[in-house]
Amino acid sequence: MFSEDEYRLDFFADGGFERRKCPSCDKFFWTRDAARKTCGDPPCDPYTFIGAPVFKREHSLDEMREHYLSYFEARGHTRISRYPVVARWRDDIYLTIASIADFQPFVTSGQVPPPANPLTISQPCIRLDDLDSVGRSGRHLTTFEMMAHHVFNTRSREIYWKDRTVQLCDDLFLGLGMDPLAVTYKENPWAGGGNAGPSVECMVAGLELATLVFMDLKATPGGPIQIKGESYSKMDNYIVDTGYGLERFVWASKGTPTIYDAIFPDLVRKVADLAGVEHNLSDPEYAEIFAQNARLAGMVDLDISSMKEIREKIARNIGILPEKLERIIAPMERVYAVVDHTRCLAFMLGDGIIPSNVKAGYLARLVIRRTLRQMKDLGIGMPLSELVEMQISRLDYPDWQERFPTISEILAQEEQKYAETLEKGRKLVKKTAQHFAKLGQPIPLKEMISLYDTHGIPPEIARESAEEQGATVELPDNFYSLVASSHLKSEQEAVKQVVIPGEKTVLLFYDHPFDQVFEAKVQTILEDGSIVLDKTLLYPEGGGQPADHGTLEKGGVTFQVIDVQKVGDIVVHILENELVKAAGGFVPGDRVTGRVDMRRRLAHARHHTATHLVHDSAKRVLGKHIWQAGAQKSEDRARLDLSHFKRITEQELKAIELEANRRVMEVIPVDTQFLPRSEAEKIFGFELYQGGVPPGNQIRVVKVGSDIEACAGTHVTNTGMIGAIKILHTERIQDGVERIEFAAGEAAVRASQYRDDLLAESAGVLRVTSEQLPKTAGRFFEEWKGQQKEIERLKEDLARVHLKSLASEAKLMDGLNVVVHKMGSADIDALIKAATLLAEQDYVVLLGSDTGKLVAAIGKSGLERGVKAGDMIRAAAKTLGGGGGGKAELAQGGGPDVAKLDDALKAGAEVARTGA
RNA sequence: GGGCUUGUAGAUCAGCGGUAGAUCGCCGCCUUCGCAAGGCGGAGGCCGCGGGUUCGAGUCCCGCCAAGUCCA
Repeated sequence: MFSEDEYRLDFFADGGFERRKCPSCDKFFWTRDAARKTCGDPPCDPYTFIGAPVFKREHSLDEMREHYLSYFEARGHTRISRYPVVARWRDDIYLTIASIADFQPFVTSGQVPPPANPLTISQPCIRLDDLDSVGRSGRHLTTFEMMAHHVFNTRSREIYWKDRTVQLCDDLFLGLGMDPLAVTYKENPWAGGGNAGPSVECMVAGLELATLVFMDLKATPGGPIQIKGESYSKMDNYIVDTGYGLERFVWASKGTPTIYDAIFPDLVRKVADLAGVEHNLSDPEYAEIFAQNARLAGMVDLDISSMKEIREKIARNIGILPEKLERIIAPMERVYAVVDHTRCLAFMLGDGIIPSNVKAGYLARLVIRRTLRQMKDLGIGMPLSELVEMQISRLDYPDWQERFPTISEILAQEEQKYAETLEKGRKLVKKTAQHFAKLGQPIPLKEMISLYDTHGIPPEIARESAEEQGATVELPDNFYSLVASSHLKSEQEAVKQVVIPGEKTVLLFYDHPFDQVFEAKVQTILEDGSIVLDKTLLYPEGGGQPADHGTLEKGGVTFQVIDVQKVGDIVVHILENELVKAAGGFVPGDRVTGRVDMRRRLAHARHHTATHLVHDSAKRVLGKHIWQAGAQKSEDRARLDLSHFKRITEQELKAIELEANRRVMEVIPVDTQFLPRSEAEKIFGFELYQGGVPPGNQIRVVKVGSDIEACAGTHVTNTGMIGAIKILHTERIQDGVERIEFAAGEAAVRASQYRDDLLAESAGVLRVTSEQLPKTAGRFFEEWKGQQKEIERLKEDLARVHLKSLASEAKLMDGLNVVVHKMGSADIDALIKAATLLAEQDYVVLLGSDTGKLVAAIGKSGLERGVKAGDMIRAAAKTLGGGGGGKAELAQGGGPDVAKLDDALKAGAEVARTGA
């Protein structure tokens, strides 16, 4: 908790504010209104702006955003453009959930200077936490723009802090025409994303319009300050992190019943028309229903059970039956949800998310399927892509228009996939339902969870088709949380932060990529014998490129370097341990001569540059939606994972290979330079960050032709040095992610040679040339299949031929015709066929072969007498030291002890006699 | 990254240690002036791939490949 002092601002004192404690929630707040008792936040205060806008005039989204940004620009802030909604620069979140997320972790930690300071931005954000409430509450959105002004202060340079922040916010409010008495600032400690600090929530007319966070703490295990169960300590830098809800501003300026009617009335109207839903807000009774709904829903957190109560309460207030209310409001809730979700999809797909079964792509698919379900419920038959296109066309992002054909294809494919999943689901549900209907039981919850969890069938749909089959369903309200709890949650292991003290290691390999030998001084020797030098030519593992190998030499003794790692700014050389001990080790200050294994280095460099070329070629061939999703190099091959929404075809793969090799043949120079991060981002955009976002304020930009990436790896100096690129293999590692494996340089030649060997060897086996191999292999396979069938037929014929002579050998035992015979080297199929034929003619049969196989079959009379084939086989097979079994009429078995075949048959026959 | 599920005839699936099946579709014959329907017969299977266990594996175990799905 933060002390009162944190909030005692001069601005409040000078502005005539008083600090009060809300009797309802016990929180402190600041107000100019002497009569005010409560804090202004629901549920302590209700919405009062609906039907009574608190701004002097209405604003659209674009107007409001522009007003905000230019307001802060006029007050010394630099306007910066938005970041993508896919948080590619973060590994802890998939989606951009707040404006400050743009600057985490490196700007907020102080490692990287901000792009401007102070700055203002309107950042589109996506939050799916309250997906269920979207449409219902009147206020929840999956996508919103967080307008913000941010300041990054350091102990040596403070731009502004709490007073000016609140002042700017208050002036903005009053400038928009708000009643000073209606504005309250509620104290509220804030924590999230590893940071924390005091904050004030800015409430007007029951609506939280902004939150002003004064972030000056970072999560520190064992730190002195406790907030919400976590320990924190003070940061050297302190940050003004504000968030103003653009959509809420627009809502408050219009006072419409729902936020959706305020921010995209045109699309709400359009979708309502498509669904045939009457939506007439100029009808006061109708408008009041939605207003009431929003007011009451604003007071509570929504879940399924409280939703029902809210409905009843609203119905009572308005004086209509709950059923009528439901009928009016339910379709509109879906309309609102569809409009919201399609905007969310426009942002997700526009910013390049490919739907998938994992990661951010899964979130996109989740929204797509939800939207499709809502559309179906509304009876909208139009393709989803058309609705998304409407959203895209009203947003001012020209590159999205350009990308729309791809987006449209992705959506069409998703729509089809979902239809297939549901169709499969329907069949499965039908089967399950029939099974339980027959048992006279309801379908158990476990089944319903499995249907959803394993097969993606939503319980509502499952219930519908189950009931058609006459089965009842066990379906509790908290179904989804039960699903969630059925997944064991593994605790994330805290990554141990190793810190090695000392000076930053000078990296020689960037300036001297082809130097092989270097002189250096030993700085530190670590516990495990690893060495830190003042400078090094050896590349430490990073960016999917493995470490260099090489040697360190001291006083005529050579040590192998088997690994090189980077810890912070320090490079650690890991040596072969025993040698170091034997030689007496190193001491700080030792002069050493280092050598790089250039063969390995060059192989890595070729694969690394080749990776950039393959990536670039894939983009040309497949489209602009291609992003790198991972990469790994080695000496003899490299792999590159790319986001793509369908399988790469053979032709596409060949085109990519050819394109990449053309760049090789063009002998393009590889241009590398260090640039300030902000400048690089400004020039090249976020496409720089294909392999993740490097820390530091200087980033290394590697340019190979049209491919430009932030990359710390070692490269060849021109593409010609790669020699050749041979694509080896593609694999779909996830839905929406294709892996391309390839070899470069010598490795490419060796890979081709290996393939030639395979081909030559295969052709050699069939005694044909490689050219004839496919045809001949095909012919051989077809012939083999034909022969298999012929063999089957011959075995049957043979069995029939044997039939007569076997039958003639039958001995009458207790009134049963018993045949016991050794069949030479016949296989088990032949034995079975012969035995079956004899059994059909009412014999008791036991056949054996040289290979130790046994078959018994029993005819009608034998069965009637209770003779069991399985028993006979078990006795006989035991003698052979094996086992066997089967049904009463037919059984087979065998054993390794083939010499005892006669005894075995005798033992089997004995069972027939005694069993009879 | 983790969990769960599925790969069997052209299609949809059953079989879950003991001779690979059903339905639809396909081909032929019967019936008909012709068609549909019906009857009879037939073709069509590396049971995803590779190992292992076993006398015996579509079935059990391990790995790989392909696909689906839920979660972070």
